[in-house]
Amino acid sequence: MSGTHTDVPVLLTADLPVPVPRAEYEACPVTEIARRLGDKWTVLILALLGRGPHRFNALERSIEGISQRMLTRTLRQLQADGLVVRTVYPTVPPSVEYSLSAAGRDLLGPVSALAGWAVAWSRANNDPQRRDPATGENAR
Amino acid sequence: MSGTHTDVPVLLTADLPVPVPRAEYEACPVTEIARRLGDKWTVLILALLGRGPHRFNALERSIEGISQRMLTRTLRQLQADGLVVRTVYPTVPPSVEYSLSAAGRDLLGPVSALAGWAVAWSRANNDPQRRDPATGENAR
DNA sequence: CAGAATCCTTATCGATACTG
DNA sequence: CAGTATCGATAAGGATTCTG
Repeated sequence: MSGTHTDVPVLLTADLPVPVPRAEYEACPVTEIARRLGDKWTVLILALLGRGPHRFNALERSIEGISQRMLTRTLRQLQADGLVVRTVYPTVPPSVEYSLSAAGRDLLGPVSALAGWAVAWSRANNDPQRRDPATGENAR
Repeated sequence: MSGTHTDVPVLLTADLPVPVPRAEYEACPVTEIARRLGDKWTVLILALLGRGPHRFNALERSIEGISQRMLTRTLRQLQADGLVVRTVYPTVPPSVEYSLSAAGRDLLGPVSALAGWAVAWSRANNDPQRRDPATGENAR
């Protein structure tokens, strides 16, 4: 309804109003997706599904240490976000297949770009050659 | 020291071992950076600093509703991550300037790519035309 | 096989008060 | 001006048990 060229707040646009109103950052889709990617299992599950569809137990066996609860919750969240498709085959016993949606596949592009940056960043942070503590020194 | 072409686990590489060992996802730099970008204030602060250096109080005034505690904590985290540089000018009263490091500026690239995807995703999720509940139906 | 339900522990975040 | 310290509320994650 408002006449800007995008009605979704992204924080990175040039026309971000300052002071930044709550609505702008509380609804920021970048923060939203980062929040999901930043939880313990989402990136891993996306990576596995990126190789092809998996059944529930296949995912469970593929991830060392995940609990049923967290696998279920993460898959349900991904499904609600429209990134993963859940298909039930009414066999006995039932079999459920999870696969990436089109949006989920598209997401792997930007995530891979972020991964490139993250690997370099991780190297810089762990390279003792150029290490600068920055926060340390909190001697008590 | 180990001889693979990358010694950092990224989960998205083709040679991800299955079952995925804990070490692979617990140290995944993509999840790490997403975790930070996904907290409540980081993307917003990066966006503001992307426009130029800011002093502490300037940031506080620019963000409606942030507490001193969270502003301090978020800046300290960014500094520890090497994304933000903190410069103290020993005037009276003291003045402290925050700005993006080279790594911080580089990060804005991949984040903008993710933002492009996120805006489209957000539209799809809120478009009533193609809305599919997916999780709803939890009637009690 | 693919989960749902329950309980518990641990982070994250916010409000408030105080300080070199 | 630019923080620190303390407290309480809420959310995320894990272990365990049970089921159509």
